[in-house]
Amino acid sequence: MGRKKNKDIIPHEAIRRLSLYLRALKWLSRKKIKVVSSDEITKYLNTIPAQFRKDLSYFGGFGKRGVGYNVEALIREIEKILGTNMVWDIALIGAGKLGTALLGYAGFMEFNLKIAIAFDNDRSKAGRVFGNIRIEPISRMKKEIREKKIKIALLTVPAQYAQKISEDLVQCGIKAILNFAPVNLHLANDIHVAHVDMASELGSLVYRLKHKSSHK
Amino acid sequence: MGRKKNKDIIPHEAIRRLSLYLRALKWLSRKKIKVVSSDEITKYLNTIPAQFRKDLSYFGGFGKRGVGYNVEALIREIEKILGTNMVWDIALIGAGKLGTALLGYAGFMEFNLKIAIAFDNDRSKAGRVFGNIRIEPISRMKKEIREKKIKIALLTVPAQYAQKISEDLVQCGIKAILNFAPVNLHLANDIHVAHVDMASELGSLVYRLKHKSSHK
DNA sequence: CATTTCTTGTGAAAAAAGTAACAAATGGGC
DNA sequence: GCCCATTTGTTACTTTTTTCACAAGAAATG
Repeated sequence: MGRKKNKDIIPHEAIRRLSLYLRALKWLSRKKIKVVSSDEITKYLNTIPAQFRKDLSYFGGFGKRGVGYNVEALIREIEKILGTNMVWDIALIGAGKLGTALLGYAGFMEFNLKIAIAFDNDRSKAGRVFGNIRIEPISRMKKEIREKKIKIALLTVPAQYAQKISEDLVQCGIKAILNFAPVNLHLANDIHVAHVDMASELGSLVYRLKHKSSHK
Repeated sequence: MGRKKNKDIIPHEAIRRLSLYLRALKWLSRKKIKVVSSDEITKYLNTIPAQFRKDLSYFGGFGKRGVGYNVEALIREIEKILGTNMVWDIALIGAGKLGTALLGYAGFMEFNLKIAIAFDNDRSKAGRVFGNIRIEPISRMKKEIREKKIKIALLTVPAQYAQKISEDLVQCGIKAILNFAPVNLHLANDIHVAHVDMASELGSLVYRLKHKSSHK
């Protein structure tokens, strides 16, 4: 049952890679491939076989020596580890350009995440529907998130509102935030925050470009 | 003059943090703050003073002991290091929901990046204008990127086309790609690729949420 | 059923990154 | 001009993460 060796602590990056492994496995599954070796699967990933095996070994031994990994079984194991073996409702706050783009993004489904509700500050947006989701006025945010017991939020509001709104979110029970605003959020440290920051990602690309070094 | 100690190699993450430092410095600048210490600035960042100083020290000594860092001067230094002290034209490939959202995103400007041209496969989209950028048919992509000597591309096409199109991009001179498609690109290793992957970021958030550990 | 060929899981080694600690500057007050 | 409070830049140390290397398990072959 997702037994992990608790003598070792699990590298943060290993968890992130688990998501990538899951995606690759699902792709193999769609191609009707039943069994895959660490050598084979890492051809489609940006890593090496030893790392794939090591990452999995933090959670248990899922492969068979001399054979490889059963694709379907490993999908189920990783989903169990990540917690994506059940549907998680998520809330989207801020239905601007990026927010509405995310409302139509199918990629969340891949991890069993479903945008269940969306809010925007601009009352004129309230009532409009994007990809089956109706935008609600932000005044109802606290009430609805609490009622629906939503734990995860996508934050796509302008930078200047991000801190305040994230505090409101925490108040009504949100425990994890994927922050798209270009500011660092200061929240209690039992609140999990991940940051998607395109511009700064580009910043480091420009650096590497200018300095002509290999990216590998 | 951007003097770096070449005995030490520069941690990849240090470069990414440089972008974050730059953003914080610009914010201080707008607030008319002239000088800032590593202690003060890291209050707005997700890091500690020692790391801020260490990261900068890879590139030179920009502060003054007993005083701190001159905000304007440090902005210029970091821009020079990153290469964002000049405007870079970038191309956007794929004007779907996410692509068009990015066309209207102001955050690129912050790093002197300007979407100069956009392409889409769907001919019916060609000619439409989003945020001053006209969508061109993808048939003209190679020619125009070559002519305009663009080196950086945002790739927002569906996963199944990403590899093929990225190869085309490399052919016409693109050297750096910010990939939003949920696949790993296999390209010559003098091509710099960064990956923005919201769904997998959420995957690791769900894990952390389920396992209740602190995110710090 | 012994042998050969694979391929995993893992402990140990290596590399990389982050943190701490402190000597060396700096400026202000007196 | 000397002392004191600051704050940097850097070296040394610690922790984390990655990579290597190989023993052990599994199937296939004759």
